[in-house]
Amino acid sequence: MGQSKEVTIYDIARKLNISAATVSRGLQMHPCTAKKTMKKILDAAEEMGYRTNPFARNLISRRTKTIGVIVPGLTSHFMSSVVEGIERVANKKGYNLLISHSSESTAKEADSVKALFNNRVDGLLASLAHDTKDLAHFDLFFKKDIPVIFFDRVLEHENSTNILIDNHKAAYMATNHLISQGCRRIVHITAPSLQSVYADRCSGYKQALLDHQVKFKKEYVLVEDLNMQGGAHAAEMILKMRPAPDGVFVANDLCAIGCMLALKQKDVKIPQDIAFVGFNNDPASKVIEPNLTTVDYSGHDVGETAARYLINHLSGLSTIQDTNTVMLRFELIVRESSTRHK
Amino acid sequence: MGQSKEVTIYDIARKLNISAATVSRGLQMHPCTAKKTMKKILDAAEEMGYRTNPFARNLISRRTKTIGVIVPGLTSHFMSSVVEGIERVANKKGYNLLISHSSESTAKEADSVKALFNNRVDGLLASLAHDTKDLAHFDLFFKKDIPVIFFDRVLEHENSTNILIDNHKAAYMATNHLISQGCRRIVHITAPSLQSVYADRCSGYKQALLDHQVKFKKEYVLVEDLNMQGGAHAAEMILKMRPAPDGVFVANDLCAIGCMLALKQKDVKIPQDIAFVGFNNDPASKVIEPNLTTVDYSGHDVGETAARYLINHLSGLSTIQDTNTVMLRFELIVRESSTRHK
DNA sequence: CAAAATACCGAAATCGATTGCGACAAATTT
DNA sequence: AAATTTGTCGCAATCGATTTCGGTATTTTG
Repeated sequence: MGQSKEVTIYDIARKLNISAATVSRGLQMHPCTAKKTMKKILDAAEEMGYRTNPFARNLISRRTKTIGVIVPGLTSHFMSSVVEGIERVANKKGYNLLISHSSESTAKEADSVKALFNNRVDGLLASLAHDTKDLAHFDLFFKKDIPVIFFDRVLEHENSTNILIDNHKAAYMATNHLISQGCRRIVHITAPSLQSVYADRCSGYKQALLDHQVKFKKEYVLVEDLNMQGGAHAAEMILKMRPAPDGVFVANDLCAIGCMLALKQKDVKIPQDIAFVGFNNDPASKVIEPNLTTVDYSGHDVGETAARYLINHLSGLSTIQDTNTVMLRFELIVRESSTRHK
Repeated sequence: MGQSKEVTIYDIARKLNISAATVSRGLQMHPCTAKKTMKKILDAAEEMGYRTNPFARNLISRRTKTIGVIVPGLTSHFMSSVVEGIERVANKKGYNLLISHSSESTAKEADSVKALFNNRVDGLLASLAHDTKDLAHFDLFFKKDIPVIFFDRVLEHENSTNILIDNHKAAYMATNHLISQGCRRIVHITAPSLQSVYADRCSGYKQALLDHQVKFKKEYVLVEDLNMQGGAHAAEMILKMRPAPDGVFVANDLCAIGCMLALKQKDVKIPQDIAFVGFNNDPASKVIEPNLTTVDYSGHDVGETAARYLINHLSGLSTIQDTNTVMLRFELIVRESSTRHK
């Protein structure tokens, strides 16, 4: 065989002795087509192995049925769940996905934006890199009114919808939980990031302290890379503090785990000496001993919601300006790392 | 502003009072274009915000510059690394990615194959679902000589290249290591999968036993879902065995970890009572205590290699038939879960 | 200075599908 | 039976870029 040539509507037309226009209408089941000819066309297409040429179609329709996705990375459990969710919805609705990852670099993020723009995606779903501090590189999309939806790692912008959880409230609940377990000297580990996610979590932490008359101390806020090394480094800081802290709220599970492991190495008892709460419900939070209390929210939901919003908007079912922010459900899962009372 | 219309080569031609043909040549820096006009064209394009229409181009070139990717799931650290690797290479070479995941279902896998085929990807990279036992649903691609490369979870086929590690040898080394640590009653936990990966790991395990005159016992091979629940279930089996096993080689880290946690619950000491070796070097293997000895191989390498092979072939630099199988490097990382001698 | 070679550009066909408009036939109404 | 409506279908233009073929204008050669 080899690269057998493709069957086109003209081939079908020739075989059936009708015009290509009719074949085209038949294939899309256009109402002004006789049922009999329609059947003949569909049968012939099936038999001849016809597949529509998406380029010819897109050339005319000026839509690509393609959605761009930009994530900071794929390897975290949360982000890969999000992508799975997006993919599931997009697939069902007949959209394709162009996925790229910024590796937490604003420059790469900008490159991806440009590449996706040049590929004429119908819309964009994005989660920002840590050091992204404005959305200027998305102007290409905003200027052309191509819809953009940010999820999880977002910045405010009038032309886009944000999908995330109420990070302030989640952090408030987490900190509140630590206080209820008797913690009074609570450290917060956060990212050197410009995203509101982390600012919100920090403000929730502060608010909870305030509401319970626990004094906020600047030294208790540690800025670290949110991975296991960062956690280990934070542990060194914590060990030096006098009096020793008795609780830690970390903006990310892996970092919390790194910190816990380092402290355990020094024979610090968790949760007796110091209690821990993380964020994201990474699978590893059920591996660490004691299991880590954490804020859980579903990546699948985030992805599915984002994709559904975008596609609805693309189908004209809703306008993006309608909704500026969508808050999703979350839950504090209490495990042993923070349970000091039975 | 709103949806401003797109600039085409005709617009540029009109503005410069030249023909569209010249503009086209200028934009691709075709050699038979005067340097001066070329510059004028490029400048005008830049200024007018021209972007090439990929559909018009693809319509003529009959290539999509798009690669399809099918993975069983994205949430494992290994698979998401692979995808990152693929994306990195594809991006650099100007290829787009269409990614779909089968959720370990052959039916969904077949759907994805068909969808990607209809989208006319230039080539396909795939890792198979657990229950996929033949490649009939890939015939669409084989018949049209569209290149397909399988990675990690593969089946043999004359028309495709496989990229993976020497699983037999890796398993041999892992088992061998356990034997060297004094283990003699070694359990192997594997998947209810039809992929050769698992068969190879099992055969490597058997071979190592044979070569060291350790008797193989059928009861020692446990078939489980390779996740933490599966591991916990395997632990129950292990606890019932008399005499008690003193080593476990698991075909997957998460399953190993689930098993270890369950055994620890019953006060079994690792590695003193029973030593563990896993597979894949999941991040969680450095969280579990004791840290898990495991076979490490880089997902990024697998992804980059697969993508590079495919793109080289698409660029005519090599033929896929040239190489049937590519074996990548791996390494046994020894940690505390298996160290019984100092 | 005439002849030949070279450099550069334009006209027009092509890729495959879509769609407005008009033509014609069949079915309905008067 | 004539007039009107309805249902099907074909013609041809269109989407935007590429490429072959040939024609000028320019340069090189004898």
